[in-house]
Amino acid sequence: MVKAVSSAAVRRAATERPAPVNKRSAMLQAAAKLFATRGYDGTSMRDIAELVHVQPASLYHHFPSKSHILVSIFEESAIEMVDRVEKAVVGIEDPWEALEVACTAHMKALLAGFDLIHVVFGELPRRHEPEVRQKLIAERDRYEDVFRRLIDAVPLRRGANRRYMKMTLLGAMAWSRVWYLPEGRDSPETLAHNILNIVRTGVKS
Amino acid sequence: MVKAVSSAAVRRAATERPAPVNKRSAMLQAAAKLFATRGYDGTSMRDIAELVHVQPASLYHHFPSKSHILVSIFEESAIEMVDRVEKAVVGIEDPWEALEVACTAHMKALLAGFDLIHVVFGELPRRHEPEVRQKLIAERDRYEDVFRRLIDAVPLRRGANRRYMKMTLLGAMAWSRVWYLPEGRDSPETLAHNILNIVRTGVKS
DNA sequence: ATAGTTCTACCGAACGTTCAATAAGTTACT
DNA sequence: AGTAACTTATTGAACGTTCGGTAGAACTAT
Repeated sequence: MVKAVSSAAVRRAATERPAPVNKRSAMLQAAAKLFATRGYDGTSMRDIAELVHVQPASLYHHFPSKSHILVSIFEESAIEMVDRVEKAVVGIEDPWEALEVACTAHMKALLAGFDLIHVVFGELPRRHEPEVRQKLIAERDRYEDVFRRLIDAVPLRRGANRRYMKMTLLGAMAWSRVWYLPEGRDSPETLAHNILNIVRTGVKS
Repeated sequence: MVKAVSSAAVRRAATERPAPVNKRSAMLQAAAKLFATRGYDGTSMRDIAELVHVQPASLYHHFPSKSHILVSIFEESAIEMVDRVEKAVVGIEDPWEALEVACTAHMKALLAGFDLIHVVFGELPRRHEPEVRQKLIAERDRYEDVFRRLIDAVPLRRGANRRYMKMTLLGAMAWSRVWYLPEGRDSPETLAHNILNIVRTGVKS
């Protein structure tokens, strides 16, 4: 890859900013932003190209098709989020505290403008062709597994169903993106804390 | 197509089922089914027309545009669901029991093939034009209000936040449609009962 | 006859995608 | 070091298809 006195390296050093060697990631970023707000079907290749200041045909040099862009977003998103959550919980022993930290990381990513993750929770894999669907589900599962492990580590009282708890917790968090208002009073942290608290201790008098 | 001595009337009497005097509702039903599975943008007017065995142009006699079909689905769906839930809770005094009955009615409608409701929880109003968006949100709010009233009637322990509880409960139920498998072991009733139970009493040891 | 519906036929625009051409950088050979 | 060969990134123009929507003729029932 890197070669000696390549003029690319010189320019890179000179201009400070690493220069977009990877236009691919810029394309992914733009696509994610559009998919997140207008949906997959509501976004055209021309829309994406325009946002990256590139001709539509250029997208096909980096991705074989539109659906491959979506799959790539899912892949990168899963990797990134698993990384975030796992970094956040490292060194925490108390399983409830670890779970809360993970939930906070999740909510921050979901509500504070991380477009890639937004796509993962906005697109229904059901709607895509089997081959694509399979990949989308696989990536989302990989992400969910992180939470599954954390939830498995938490002590429940007798009779409590761990599976339903997982569904309730992840569902409540995922759905928050539907009604969340960025300018509202709730921070992602507050939301994570309160949702988890309800699942943990209930609300009954 | 149909000829002679009103063979339509004959067929209507013979087939037991009242026959679609209102093709409008058949169109709404078909549109809902398609919107629910392929999304609004993923469904064409031609798709809808084909499912009703009608030419695409005929749709425009009953609806002025595609988006009006979506809005109509939201309207009818809200009316229908508010009706279902309110009928289900009538006569029940215990507020927790009333809430559970409402949740069950909700889950049944959401998971057991009531297409109209599926659309309401599948479409993000965000993605539509302001005028449409406003109507969609209004209808969903009308639906949520039923639950808000039921939740307001329930006694909480000191310090519990009613607002977060509502978000958690409705979110967990709404998200269930993402992972629900009709052929799985969970009935909508079981799901409703367990989710509500977690919110009510928590899971902590 | 008239009013209510559904039909055939078509429109301009936008869709995902393809393709030959080009410019610029990298490697290989002398 | 100089040049030819190859690779990579991007372009503009166009492909066939499908989109939401329209105009007006034709059918149905009173």
